[in-house]
This record gives sequence, structure tokens and C-alpha cells, in this order.
Amino acid sequence: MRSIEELTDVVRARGGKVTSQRLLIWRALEGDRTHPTAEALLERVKPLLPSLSPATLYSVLNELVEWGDLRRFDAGDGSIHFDPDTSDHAELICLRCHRVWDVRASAAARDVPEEIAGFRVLNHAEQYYGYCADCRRAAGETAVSA
Amino acid sequence: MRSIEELTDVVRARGGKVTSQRLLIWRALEGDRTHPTAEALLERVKPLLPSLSPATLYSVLNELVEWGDLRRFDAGDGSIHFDPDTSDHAELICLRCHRVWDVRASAAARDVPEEIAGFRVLNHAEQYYGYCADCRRAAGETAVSA
DNA sequence: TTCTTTGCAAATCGTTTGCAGCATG
DNA sequence: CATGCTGCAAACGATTTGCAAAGAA
Repeated sequence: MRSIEELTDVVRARGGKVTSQRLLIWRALEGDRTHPTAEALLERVKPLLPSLSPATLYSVLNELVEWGDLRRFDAGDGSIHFDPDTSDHAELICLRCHRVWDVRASAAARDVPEEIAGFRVLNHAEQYYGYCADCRRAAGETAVSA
Repeated sequence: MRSIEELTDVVRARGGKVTSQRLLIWRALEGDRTHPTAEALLERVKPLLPSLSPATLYSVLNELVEWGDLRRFDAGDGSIHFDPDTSDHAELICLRCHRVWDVRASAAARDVPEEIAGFRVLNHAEQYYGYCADCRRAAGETAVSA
């Protein structure tokens, strides 16, 4: 996600307005590494602005996604999470408990092409799906066995 | 996605039953490269078994996802697509029109670790988010300009 | 026969919409 | 003061649920 200052410029350049709601949501996302859902974000900002409506939150999140400043992803169970971290990293997603972990594995550190066959790339994401240690234990799994 | 024969074994091993509905849906997904939504899949199989209910389709899709045989992803706008292609490849996803293209770029051809810190990896996915040529043209964009 | 799975229909829940009032530029 | 944005509440639509009947093993 770009900085608050840059986002301010983006909104102004589009003829939009830098409202307190946008600022609040941007600040809540800034530096976040928890992959929150929309609901979790709402709970986080509600105390700071109780009148904030879900519709506004969704609208601000959607524009960030469309600008390439926020990534939306499915944790494997249909629950939608957001990630403002557009730096190159990968996620481990457990197919049983649906928790998410970041991994800054060497495999993920790689150049992202600026353009692929006329398609302009804004950001890049990577996921590893599988079973986490807890779920493997709970399932009585002891070692890697496909 | 594993073969129909392997999936048959998986179901039997779990004490489940290889029903005609499961077979039908597995066959519809086999070799599919169109990233269909659940709705698109339903339209595809409905003519072959008109009595098939959405609930059954969702249930079969969900178990395939949980087994790591099918990947579910969000095209950036909340629309959920499925992909049975678990081989290493990446997707280009347009943030404006939400269409999806597969790319078997060299960057995607890489070893997937079997295990990462106790997490057992079943499959891997990669996405490039940005704007497609059509949408760039429609927006009056002429060259790469961040 | 036994027990999983199906189909149906209703319920659910996250997200979007329409519109009047408000606040930014 | 012009217009984009917000809050509200209702609408929406995709997915899930509960349960009786069906059909694999």
C-alpha cells in the first residue's frame, strides 16, 4: 500500500475528497500484517468513529484494491482477507483451520515484471496451501505422506 | 487435481461413497482451464443431471478445496473462481475488468517445497494483479506510468 | 441393511445499492 | 457553493443449513 501522502494525492488527482473516513481506514491498514477481514477492520476502527458504516468501509477497501494498494484473498474457506503488504512475500494458508501465515521465503524474493504481454503489473502474490502443524497433529498425522 | 481414479480411492478410504454427482463434477473439472465460478460449473453440469442441486455442487467443491485438489480464488472483485490446475503456474488478474489469464512464465516454474516449518504444502499459487491491455486502452493509458 | 449423500427450501450472512444530508475543496 | 462521500436501511445474491428420502457399500 502506498503512503498516506501518496494516497492523498491519488484521491485529489481523481477529483475526490480526502475524508476523515478514508484517512481513518488508511491508517488502520498502514503496516498491518494480520490479514484482517472486513469485519475485523470494522471492529478495529469503530471505536475511533462509531458512526462509520460498513458500506463506507467496503467502498474504501474496494477502491484500494482497484488501485492495486490492497490485496484481497480467500483463505480457502470463502472468508475474505485483506493485505496492504504489497511487497514480495508469500502466504501459508491452512486448508483445515484457514489461518494465514506470512513467509518471506527466498523463493518469493524475485523481480516482478512491470509488464507481461501488454498487461501492466501492479503487484504480485503467492500462496502455499496445505495443512499447518496444529491441524496435522490434530489429524494424527506424523510425517509427510502424500 | 488428482485423477478420477485417485479421487475415487480418497473417498473410499474416508468411508465415503463415490456417487454419480461426485463423478459428474470431477469430470467437469478435469482438465478445465477456464477458472469457472460455481455458477458457471452448475450451468455446465446441469444439462447432464438436471436434478443436481447447488448445495451438492458446493459441498463437492469444498471437499476438493480442503483436499488440496482444487484452488479457490478471488478475481479481485469478490467473484470466486475455481481452478483444478494445481501445476505450477501464475494468473494475471485485471483489477478493472476482473478477467483472468494463465501464464506459464519462467518465473513460475520453480520447486515447491514439500514442507515449510511444519506446514505441509499441497499446492502453490501465484497471481499478478494489474490492468489488462483492453482496460489500459479504455482508460486512455498509453504507456507504463506509475 | 447401514450410513453417507442428495435435493429441496428456507435461512444466513457478507456485501452492495439508493438516496437524502453532509463535509470537503 | 458544488459535488463527491457518508450513513442508513433495505435489497441482494452467493453459499450453507436442516431434514427426510435415496442409493452406495
